[in-house]
Amino acid sequence: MTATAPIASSSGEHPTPREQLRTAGLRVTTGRLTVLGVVARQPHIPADTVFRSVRETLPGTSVQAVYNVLGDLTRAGLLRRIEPAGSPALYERRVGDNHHHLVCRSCGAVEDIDCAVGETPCLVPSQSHGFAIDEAEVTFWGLCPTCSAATSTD
Amino acid sequence: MTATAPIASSSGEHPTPREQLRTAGLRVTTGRLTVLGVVARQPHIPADTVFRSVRETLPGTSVQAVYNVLGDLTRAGLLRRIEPAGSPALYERRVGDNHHHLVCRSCGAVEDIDCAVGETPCLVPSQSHGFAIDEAEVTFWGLCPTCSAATSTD
DNA sequence: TGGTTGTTTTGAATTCTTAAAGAAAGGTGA
DNA sequence: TCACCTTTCTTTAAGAATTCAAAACAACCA
Repeated sequence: MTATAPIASSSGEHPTPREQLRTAGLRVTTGRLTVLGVVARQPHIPADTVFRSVRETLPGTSVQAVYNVLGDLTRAGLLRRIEPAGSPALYERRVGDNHHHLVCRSCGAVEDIDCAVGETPCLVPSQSHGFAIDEAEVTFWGLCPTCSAATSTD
Repeated sequence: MTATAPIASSSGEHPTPREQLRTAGLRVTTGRLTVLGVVARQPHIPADTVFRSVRETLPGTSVQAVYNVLGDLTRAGLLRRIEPAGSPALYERRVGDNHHHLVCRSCGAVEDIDCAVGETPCLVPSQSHGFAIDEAEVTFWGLCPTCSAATSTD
């Protein structure tokens, strides 16, 4: 992978992907830029699908490269990884805002949900068992409109 | 597996495991009773560990039998299955009360947390995207006292 | 532009979980 | 209690998602 993408720069407001990578101390590679682009276009995407998408642009890319990149970017805080029960890990670019998710039990569709109660909802549980809590992850389960309609029409 | 455990009966209040199985329309087998016992003694236990525990009592038991039983009991509502990110599925006997979980990022320890806000907390998200929501699953992430101490002592 | 270090490829293994088919045990009615 | 039908269990396999290790390669700084 050779980094030959056009150079974009920003004046601070919205850092470009390149800048975000550099700020995170990661080298700027085409693979990483491509993965960032893919996940930006299609939120809640599994590694598998990222891999296939990346391959359209960068045919030689290996599955492991994609797993590495997703792991690196997640660790760097550029991606967020969620793992709804029964689903492979999903990645999204919306990070740092503690938003939640709504998952369809039938088709697995995922939607973002803003925090219900202010900025850090539910972060104060009734008991803490002495834990140093740093995140409250909320997953809403139900049926999406399509599956809901399909079910009630049976 | 032959069901030869002593027969216990209850007068409605707290149904015995046998009664719970029967009520669920499941046959009473030693395997199922053993699994229920194991999970009752050790909440948040993975299939793997259930298997090893069951084998101490019933040496011939197969891994798949345990997976089958765990699946059947979960489907019947006698067990609850949770899948914290990065962990294999965990099972617990505490069902039907919509309680939540506190997971240690370091060692994976899991603690139960009662609902923070009344009976069905967080069940009303800020947006529903047309979904028919039936459950709000909350997972608190942090460090358990032990791991917390180990980290700050580094 | 060279060297160093970080990334990616290559090739393979692991972990968790489900599938299928036959054997065995549970439950029911006579 | 016996025969029969059904559910459950064992055995054997397979599959998906993810990770590991080492060598080849590319990005970046001086």
